[in-house]
Amino acid sequence: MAHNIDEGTTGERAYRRIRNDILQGRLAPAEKLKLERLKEDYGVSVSTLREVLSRLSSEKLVVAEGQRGFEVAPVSAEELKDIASLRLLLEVHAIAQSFQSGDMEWEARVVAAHHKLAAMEEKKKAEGSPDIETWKRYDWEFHQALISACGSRELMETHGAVFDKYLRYQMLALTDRGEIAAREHRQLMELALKRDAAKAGDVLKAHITGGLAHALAAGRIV
Amino acid sequence: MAHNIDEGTTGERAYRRIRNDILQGRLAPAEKLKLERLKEDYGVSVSTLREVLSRLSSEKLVVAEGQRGFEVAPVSAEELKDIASLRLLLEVHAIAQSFQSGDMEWEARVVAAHHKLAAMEEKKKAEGSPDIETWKRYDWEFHQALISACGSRELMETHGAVFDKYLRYQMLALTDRGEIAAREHRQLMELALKRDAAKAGDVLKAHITGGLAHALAAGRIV
DNA sequence: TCAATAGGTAATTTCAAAAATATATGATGA
DNA sequence: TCATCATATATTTTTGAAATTACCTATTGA
Repeated sequence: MAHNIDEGTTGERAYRRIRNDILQGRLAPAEKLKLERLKEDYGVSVSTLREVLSRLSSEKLVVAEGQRGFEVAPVSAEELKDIASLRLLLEVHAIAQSFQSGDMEWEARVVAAHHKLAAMEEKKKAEGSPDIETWKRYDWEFHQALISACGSRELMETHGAVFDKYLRYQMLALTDRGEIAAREHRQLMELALKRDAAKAGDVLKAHITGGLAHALAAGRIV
Repeated sequence: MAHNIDEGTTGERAYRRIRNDILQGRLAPAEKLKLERLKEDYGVSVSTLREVLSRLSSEKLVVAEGQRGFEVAPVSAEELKDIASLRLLLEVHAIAQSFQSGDMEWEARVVAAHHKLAAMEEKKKAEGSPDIETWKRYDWEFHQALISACGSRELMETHGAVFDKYLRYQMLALTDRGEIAAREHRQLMELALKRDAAKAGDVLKAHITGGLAHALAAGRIV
């Protein structure tokens, strides 16, 4: 998910920074993106910005209307539900494929990713919330590991894009199901090793719809 | 799919033209996209081109590696299979949803879209291949109409993106299952009116895997 | 003969300013 | 007072050129 901070061209770096700022809510939904201001904030020229914003508008994280410039994509409960259900569709299917053809390397990836995630969740329970950003990354990496043997690059990339949008809502809602999510993560890992795709699908459904309900209940998303 | 030819900014027009040229194979897979040449061909400046190509690289129709410029995304039998199976997953699901909640307006859209497509297929059978581009557009519009009552904007957009990539392969393979595809289209329309999502799923599976096999058999895709 | 390197050329990337477009402000007349 | 139009300002869009980076070729030394 996160690449080295100063890897690639200036444009790529700006792309990653701005994308992250949208995902983390530092650039608020529906906020107008004035080029002059962004130029200051990110230290790049307008042409480069434009390149970055075009790319983000392809990913629907930014909307670009006519010749009225760019703004951060708005959020809505409607879209959140939509995204959650699409994520569920893709991830359930990918898990089934993955459980079928996963080898030992895959099992190792799943166990490793879960280990990191579980450690983070444990730490969070103890000390409060240390580093939301890396915690969310571990969450991403765990779910990615689960489906990493599905055998379809297209499926994984599409899932990744949807997951990121889902993550944005989670960050905006500032919601956290703590131990419940942690238990579900453990269940998913165990079911992966048992290759029980059907049960894993059920758990994932609960995981996602639970997270969705929790985010909606927080009331920060209209 | 196709918007008015001179709608929007210069950049948007160039975007549509280049995108179309990739989808139609006029810009060949893995072809290097030299900015100087494109500048001539499309009559826009390098910065504008760069904006367009960035956007297309988000859609994976163009690849942009490091500071070595852009090239048209390559094709492979592997990716084609991948795309076909993702399209099937999304479209079967969307059809089920759509059949469940489609109203009379939806039925009318389906019938209308099928009418245009069938007329084109009839004409093609009679006169050879008149206008591949509009024929493919009618195909797109028909499948889009079928799922247009699925209730999920995300699902429709994702499906649209995948469908376009699938279409690119069809154009490259120059394959045509003619009457078989036409019969399947008719069946899909009839099953839509009968709200028989299960059978429609089967027909769609045959439709897509048949098209896939036909394209691969043409041997133009390595 | 081969590898390594230096120099030159071609391409990409980035920038800052000009052109085009939209938004805000104020004046005029009903 | 209100709507309409003209002017001015702000913002976006597009351009062309400077800075950077990659690529090719030839020369040197082993």
